[in-house]
Amino acid sequence: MTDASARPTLVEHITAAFERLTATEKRAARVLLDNYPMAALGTVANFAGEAGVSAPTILRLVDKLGFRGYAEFQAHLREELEARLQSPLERSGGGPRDRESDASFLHRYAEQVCDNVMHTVRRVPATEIEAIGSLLMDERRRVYLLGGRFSGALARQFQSHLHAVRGGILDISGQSHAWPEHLLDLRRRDVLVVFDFRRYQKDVIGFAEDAASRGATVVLFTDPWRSPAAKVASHVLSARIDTHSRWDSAVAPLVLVEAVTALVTDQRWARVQSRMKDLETLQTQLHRHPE
Amino acid sequence: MTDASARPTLVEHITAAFERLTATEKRAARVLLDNYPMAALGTVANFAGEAGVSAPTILRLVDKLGFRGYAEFQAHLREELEARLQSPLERSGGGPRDRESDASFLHRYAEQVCDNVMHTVRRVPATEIEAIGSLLMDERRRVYLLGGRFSGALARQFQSHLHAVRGGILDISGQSHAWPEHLLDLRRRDVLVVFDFRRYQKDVIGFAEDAASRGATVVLFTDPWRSPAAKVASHVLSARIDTHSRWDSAVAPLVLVEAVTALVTDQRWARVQSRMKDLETLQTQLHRHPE
DNA sequence: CAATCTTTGTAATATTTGATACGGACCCGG
DNA sequence: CCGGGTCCGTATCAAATATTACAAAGATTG
Repeated sequence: MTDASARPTLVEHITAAFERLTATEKRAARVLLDNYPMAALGTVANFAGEAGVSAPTILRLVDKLGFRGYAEFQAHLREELEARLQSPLERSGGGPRDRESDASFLHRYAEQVCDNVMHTVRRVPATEIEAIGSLLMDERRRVYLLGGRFSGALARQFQSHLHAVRGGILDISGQSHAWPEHLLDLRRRDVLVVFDFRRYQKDVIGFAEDAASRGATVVLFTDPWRSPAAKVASHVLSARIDTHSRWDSAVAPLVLVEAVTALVTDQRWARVQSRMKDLETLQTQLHRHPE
Repeated sequence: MTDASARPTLVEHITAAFERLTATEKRAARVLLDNYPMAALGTVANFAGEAGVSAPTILRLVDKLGFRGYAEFQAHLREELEARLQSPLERSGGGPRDRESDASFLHRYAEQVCDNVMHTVRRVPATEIEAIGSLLMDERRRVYLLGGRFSGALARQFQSHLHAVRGGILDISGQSHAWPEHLLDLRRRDVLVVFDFRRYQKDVIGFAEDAASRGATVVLFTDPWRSPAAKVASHVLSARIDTHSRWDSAVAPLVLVEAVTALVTDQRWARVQSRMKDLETLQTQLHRHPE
């Protein structure tokens, strides 16, 4: 993964070996460089056709480049492509790098997380969000929220907002001693919302599995590498969490949480309003007694 | 070629058809979206393996997506990828805005919060961030974290990360009954980090004022309209929280929190590392006892 | 609780595809 | 004009791969 950027890129490798190639091989190599790397992602025959050479020429070229076969060649190509796609920021060196240096740390951080956010939402099926929303609005189901060491804050955030919409919302993050009891209470069709990001927490995963086997519907918030809890989840939302800092970022996950919250709230606005009104009344009643 | 950008992109196509898919097909689709488009550029077996499903499931998926076979599917994928690679930036920065109209709710939400983030960091003095960082790294000072009903999650988030850096971090959000005690313990030069956003919480403001009058240094995270607690705070960070939903967004504040966290962590990385190592040792020791 | 329909993996099949052996074409020095 | 060498495409083969058929497992409905 990381060595792909450390080692000379394939383009450099080709240009380096270019002189050692024969005429037709050069033609093929040039087509590849011109249309990099798409030309080589299909079949050998395709590549050969586009280059106007024969298939064996391609194979010989690949061999000369030091690969043990076309498959290996393609694998290498894809690895490189992946690295390139995943970091749109640090693309080809030519860009305005100089201004980057005196731009503050904060700006770079902000840009990175915004990238994460856009990248994330682009890959989340809107229907998935809606499905989760419907689940959460079904008041016959109780909703359990569970986060790990660092993701517990997300659970809490979700809880405080959901609680304004409806009752029966329980954040059980942290208090692992109480988990068995909650497992007992858990009814079929109840909902468990799990937050689990790398490094994934074994106890959280275990709880999710137990809950699922008891018939609960599991909703999982995780990162693109996906917590093992995904196996038992019926809805999975994955969010980008990379930063160039040492910690992972919870920003993109938070955006998803807020979006779901907003969706649910807006659809039930009347109910939410009356709930909040009632809440205020109760609060003033509690505080009415002066000392 | 040109139609690739005009027609709905494959990602959109997948998300659109997402609800029509079966459970395992969804898993495969999600893996593809997470690792787009690399997952599908190899063989069917590879893709299936990475998704943890069988090869036929993949085939059925591409069939449902309307392709006449895996080859056609891959061809389409490559076409799209080619277009994407040729346009220098697919980023949100200054790209084409015209197609924005049919963007989903989630997209609009994401853009709004990214706007908030960029707007926020542009107005935050980098020196303020650094000053707060220094405060928090001074281990002679204890650090109290306090958030309100909705901002408590931010306090918790901050706490869990800061705690990896140093001891003496206390999140006292919520448990207002214990506040008087904490006020007692509070020493001059201790730090109180307050999160207070509209609608501002009277008790939180009150605690901040009391703490300040006892000589604590108050750091405030708030919105641009500023909590009244700003009067007693020596450092104020304000973040944009507007959305077109009914709730305010905690995303921009979270970015500030994470940025400060990152700054502090990176400067004390050696210490953090040893702390985490110790923590792991202690955890394994705790769990060593069977049953 | 049985029957039916869906969904999903296993295994067999058919097709594609990468790989290779071979012969013709071209280039050069004799 | 001839022989050795390199280079490249055609044809062939073998392996990998997509595809299909089928049966087991699960969910759903009456």
